[in-house]
Amino acid sequence: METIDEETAKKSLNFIETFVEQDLKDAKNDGRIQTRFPPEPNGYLHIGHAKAICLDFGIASNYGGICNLRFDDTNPVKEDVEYVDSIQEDIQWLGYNWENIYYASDYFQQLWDLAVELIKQGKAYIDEQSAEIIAKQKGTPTVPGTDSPYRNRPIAENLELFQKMNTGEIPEGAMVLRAKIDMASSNMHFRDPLMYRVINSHPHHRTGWTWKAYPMYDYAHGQSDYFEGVTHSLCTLEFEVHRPLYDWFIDQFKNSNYRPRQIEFNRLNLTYTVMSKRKMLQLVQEGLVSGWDDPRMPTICGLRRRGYSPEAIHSFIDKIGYTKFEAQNDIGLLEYSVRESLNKTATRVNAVLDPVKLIITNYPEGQMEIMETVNNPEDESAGTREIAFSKELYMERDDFMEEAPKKFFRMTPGQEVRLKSAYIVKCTGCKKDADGNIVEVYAEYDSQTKSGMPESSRKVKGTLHWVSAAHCLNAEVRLYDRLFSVENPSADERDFRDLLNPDSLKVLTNCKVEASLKTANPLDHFQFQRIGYFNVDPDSTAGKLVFNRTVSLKDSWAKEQSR
RNA sequence: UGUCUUAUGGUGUAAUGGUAGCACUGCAGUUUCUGGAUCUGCCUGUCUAAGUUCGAAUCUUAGUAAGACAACCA
Repeated sequence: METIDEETAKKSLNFIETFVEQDLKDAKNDGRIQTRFPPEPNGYLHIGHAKAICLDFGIASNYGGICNLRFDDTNPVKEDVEYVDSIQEDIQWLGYNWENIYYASDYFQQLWDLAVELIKQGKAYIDEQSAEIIAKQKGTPTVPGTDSPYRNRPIAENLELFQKMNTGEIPEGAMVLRAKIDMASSNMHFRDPLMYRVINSHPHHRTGWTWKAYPMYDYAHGQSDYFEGVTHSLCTLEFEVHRPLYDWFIDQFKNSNYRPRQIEFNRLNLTYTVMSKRKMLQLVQEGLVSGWDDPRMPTICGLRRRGYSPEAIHSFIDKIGYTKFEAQNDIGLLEYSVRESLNKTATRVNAVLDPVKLIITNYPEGQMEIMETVNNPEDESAGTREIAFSKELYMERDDFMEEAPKKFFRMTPGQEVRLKSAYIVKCTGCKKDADGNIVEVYAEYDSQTKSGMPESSRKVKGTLHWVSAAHCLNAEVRLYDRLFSVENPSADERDFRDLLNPDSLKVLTNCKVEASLKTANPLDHFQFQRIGYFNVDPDSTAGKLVFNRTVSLKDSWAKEQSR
């Protein structure tokens, strides 16, 4: 019986792992496994990249291979060192270590030499038509293209012009190098794809002004894989139609049995957010969010600042899997993953977000008691700590109702509730100001019901969190919600900026938190009991505590109420 | 009137010709000094049609639907 369970519990492979195991079985590439994560340093990494990172690094480590980080930095117009640094930080935060760091720009000379070789073989030519003309000549997916008049330029002339493309003599846009393949191919990428273009308006962030002719993706990417010895080149579905060209370039230059294999998987789409770099950049530049690390952003740095743990992200990625089906993943699953992760690790603390005074009328004036409370009921090793109790407390405004429905298990006149880790108290009334707002709630405590005493085991429906007014700290708490108000902003025909959720950020400035949080450090995780998971924002200072809500606790009372 | 790819509960994902399973969501209950967590149960699915086969989610064909491809981006 047990052995059957073990057999069935054996994790099923995704289609990529199946390919890899088959390649291993076939002894391809001498049984070597090598992957790479190839970001372009033109933006910050987001949760979609995390999916690719987990696959690239995961496959390598699961099959005894290596994974390199390679920056695909072939377009100096868009790229910057700022991004190179953040990308490395984010990958490491996710818990991965690359074998080597490479840059496509390190291969510029090799790529150049191979391109010259291709020209010499008569398989590439310099076209000096405009981008518009070239595009027009490509035809459409259903109409074949027509040959460029420069297609049969003599080899010597091609070589000479190619040199000039790189010296600065040729203005930007005036000439390109194209592979000579098939202008009538049903695959648009075979209609004499561009291999090189001139960029002399921007210096490259690593090579400066050395190069004026830069290789294009289809040529540079595959060859970079080949130079490095990549065996499995994993990328997203939109590169599927590029694969024949990837293979074509490899075939032109390979000189052994080794060859890299491109495999495409589905990219991550999350509900209620956008994943496009362009749109995220727009949100940042137009000030619609506070930056790339705004806690509402799906960037890795945004999630980190929001309070997500790397473990939560891994567990989410594990749950959604890798397939060829273009899926819409429910952001609720990401939220579930972070709750699952933080539930095991976050210290429970008391924090009152919307405070109202609670006076224990029969408690001695000026007395203070130290209560012991557990740090994490899910983890005994987390230990206990002390919290102060006194006559004047703060409680959550929502936890009091003067006239309550039957199922309201909280503070209402005549009803007993437990103050977590302290006493059972009975509500006796409240005080209101001239406008009818409740300013104080009154209750009497039962001195025999202190936590741990026999009487404290009395059945009481509700347990409330609280802080002692004289001993608590003030804090700012930022409540975040989904960035967009529609499930799939990308599919909406309205401008995505009009779909932003106006309530995605609520700042509370009058919150009361227990004194133990005085020593909390930026990014520390906590559970504010009965409310949610929170972490310390980097904006937090010794004089002003700032917390971010990572995710709320599941709230079955709120659900009950909304019926 | 192209080429390529995809289609399994509300969502995501297994089953690799042999009992359609798991997770999330939802619902009901248990339990609890967090209306959290835990634990239990329930609901809901193979795009359509034909074929091959003892047997099809799986193979074949046709249809339907969705996506990718016509950047001097990656």
